[in-house]
Amino acid sequence: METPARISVLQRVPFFAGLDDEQLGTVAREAHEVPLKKEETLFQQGEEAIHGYVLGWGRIRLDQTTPDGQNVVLRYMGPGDLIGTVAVLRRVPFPATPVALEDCLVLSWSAPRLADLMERFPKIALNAIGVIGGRLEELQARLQEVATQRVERRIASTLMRIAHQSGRRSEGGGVEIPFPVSRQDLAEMTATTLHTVSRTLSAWDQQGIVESRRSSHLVIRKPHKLVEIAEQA
Amino acid sequence: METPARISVLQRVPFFAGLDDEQLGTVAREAHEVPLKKEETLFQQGEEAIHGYVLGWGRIRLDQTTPDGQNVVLRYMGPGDLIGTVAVLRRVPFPATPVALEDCLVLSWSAPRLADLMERFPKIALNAIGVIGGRLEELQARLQEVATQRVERRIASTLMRIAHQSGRRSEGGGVEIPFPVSRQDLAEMTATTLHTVSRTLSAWDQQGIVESRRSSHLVIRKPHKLVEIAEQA
DNA sequence: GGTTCTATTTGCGCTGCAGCAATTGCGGCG
DNA sequence: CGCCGCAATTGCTGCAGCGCAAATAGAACC
Repeated sequence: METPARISVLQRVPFFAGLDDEQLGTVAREAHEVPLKKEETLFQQGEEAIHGYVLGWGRIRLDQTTPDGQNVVLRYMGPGDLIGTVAVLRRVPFPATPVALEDCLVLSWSAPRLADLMERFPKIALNAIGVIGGRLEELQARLQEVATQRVERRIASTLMRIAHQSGRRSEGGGVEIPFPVSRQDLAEMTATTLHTVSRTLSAWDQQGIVESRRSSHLVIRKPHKLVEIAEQA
Repeated sequence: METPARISVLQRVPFFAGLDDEQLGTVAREAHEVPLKKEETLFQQGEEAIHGYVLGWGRIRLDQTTPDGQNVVLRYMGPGDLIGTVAVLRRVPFPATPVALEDCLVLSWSAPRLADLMERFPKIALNAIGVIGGRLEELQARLQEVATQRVERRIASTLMRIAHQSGRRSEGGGVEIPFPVSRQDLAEMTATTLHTVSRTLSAWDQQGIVESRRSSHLVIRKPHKLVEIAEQA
């Protein structure tokens, strides 16, 4: 990827917001490109954080695994998202593993370069606070959800959140989720089992709220109904 | 509180780490003091974030309340902790309510002053990333716990965490928790009910693992046993 | 010292949801 | 075109832990 192309990617990265094109050029020239094929991991949870990354294209799922092998999906990430940067800046091992859901292109900077960039462009540090703070709030909300709401409600909330982030209007007033989400994925996002997710979606399918018959793309047919479920006490 | 006293407080605040005493003096002189009595709140969840705070003395619990009135304890905070600062920097409403567990002294800075300080001392922004990043990791760990472990294990983990943060060795090889923790508090920390917490602690009390007879201070008599429970699959 | 108030304990019944297992349907591949 | 593999579905069973409610014990207050 040429520098101008990189710049146009970086322009959309909140982490680099407020830098002019010349400054972005500096940032871009110091980056390395890391191509990532579907299913591949960018790094492994527990590894030393030597590089910080920004997702250029593609979609990545961030997994955290327990010592006994259980998995929790921390978040989904799209173009412009930071990956592993917090660990680099805090000098701690990566706390999770990013898995490519489709072919991706990632930009990387070494820890010292990142530190250097932040020193030269203090705006970056402020942006970082914003980005990390946003994730903190998101996690607080999720913790609250898992702690206080029952499964059906959590699944509804999660679907609406995904739809909001990446949904596309489909014909007939519905919202379509443009990438495959397995029952297992939903289970790991909502802290339940794939069985319960399956049962819940089946029920909704029969009520015409969603369309989710066996691994076709998920379509939300009656968003208002889902919102209702997500908000009921 | 005189400036020198404030400085000695600020020296122990990670947010201001790496500043020399002269710089800390600048920071200290721009602060306001906010005394806080037991049970009082520093601000309310949802309010506009006009000031950022640092806890000087005392102990504070950070609560998040759902629209329907349920409560989740996000964290306990002690001297040197940041309160509400993330919200100020992100220009969003406070996402939670800090409640004083005992009489506290809090230092405050207005949003513009805070921004100004961060500009003059870029180290502060870097420190902020570290602090916020730490909380992010902590929350990720808790989410994982709630999502994958059963109640008994979560209570054990939580007790060990509290003991680690603020426990004191008591005579007889036990660890004592020096401030009162109600069953309700533990329930809100572990995402369960006070009933289940009570039952669990009773059982442990009978096995001699902890000492928790009706609201005397909590003493952990056999920490190794608790660790065992916290780690068993 | 007695009374009230609140936190805690504990019994009991119920249920949401996990766990298991068998079946089914879809997509891919030879 | 038919076979294979994997995700999803679904019935059944069991139980962890929630909710309700009554009893009890400290603490606080007069």
